[in-house]
Amino acid sequence: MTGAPRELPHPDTADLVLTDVLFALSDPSRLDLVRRLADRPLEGSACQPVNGEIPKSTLSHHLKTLREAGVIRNDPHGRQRLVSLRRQDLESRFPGLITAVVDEPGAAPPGPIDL
Amino acid sequence: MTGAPRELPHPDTADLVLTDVLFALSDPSRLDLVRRLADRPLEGSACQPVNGEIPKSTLSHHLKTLREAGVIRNDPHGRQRLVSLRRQDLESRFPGLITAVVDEPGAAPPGPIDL
DNA sequence: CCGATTGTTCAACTATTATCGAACCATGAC
DNA sequence: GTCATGGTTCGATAATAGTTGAACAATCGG
Repeated sequence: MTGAPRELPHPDTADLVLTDVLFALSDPSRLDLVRRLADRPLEGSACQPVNGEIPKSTLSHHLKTLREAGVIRNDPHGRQRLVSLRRQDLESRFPGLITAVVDEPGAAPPGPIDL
Repeated sequence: MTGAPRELPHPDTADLVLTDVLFALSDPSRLDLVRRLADRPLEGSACQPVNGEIPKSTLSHHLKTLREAGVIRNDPHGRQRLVSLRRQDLESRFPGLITAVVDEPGAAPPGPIDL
């Protein structure tokens, strides 16, 4: 009775709360993931931090935090899940915010770049 | 031996960390204060939430969180302190961010407006 | 100098978050 | 159907943050 509902709930764009969005983005690993999602959606397994695996329950928790804040979508995709940034929704609700956060000048590039 | 140093430390603009800034802004009462600071600096006593007083130690704690993240300055000003938004510094380090946060469309106006 | 005012810091407590193993479940492949 | 894969949820524990009273400091007015 604990299984995963196929479709997870996502808040409507109009209901997004700025402080919740800011909080979700205020964690370094979550922010890094959001930046990796800026270009393209990722399959769930690709959401792992670039260096070193973390337990899947921990990853799932971070995805939940981002999803419930309305930052990302998490949709069924075959056997996996497709995680995507709700960029349009965020832009319409909080103009300029997500761009400012994702395009921070001087930020280390997200993803496998770090060597 | 626990007294307040006259000048409190403020991080350099170059050292500001985005996740720390986002976290500092992710609290509703802190965000409200930041919005009230958007126009003009406030004396410390004017930083009280508009409805209902909070203990001074609690207020001081929130100011510390904002100050250490680099969101505000807190400078001696006679017997009081002058609290101001580091808007220029934030704008140069994270272009567009502080404007997006402070000018959120549809946000309730900050300050004593709520009746 | 003395008192009132404003405000920081400390310490203790509470509450919220993060982390992670274990249990469970849906899907796709066979 | 059965198995392997990918992923959510639960429950417990650890870590971090918020709240507050009390102690202490610096300033200004008399």
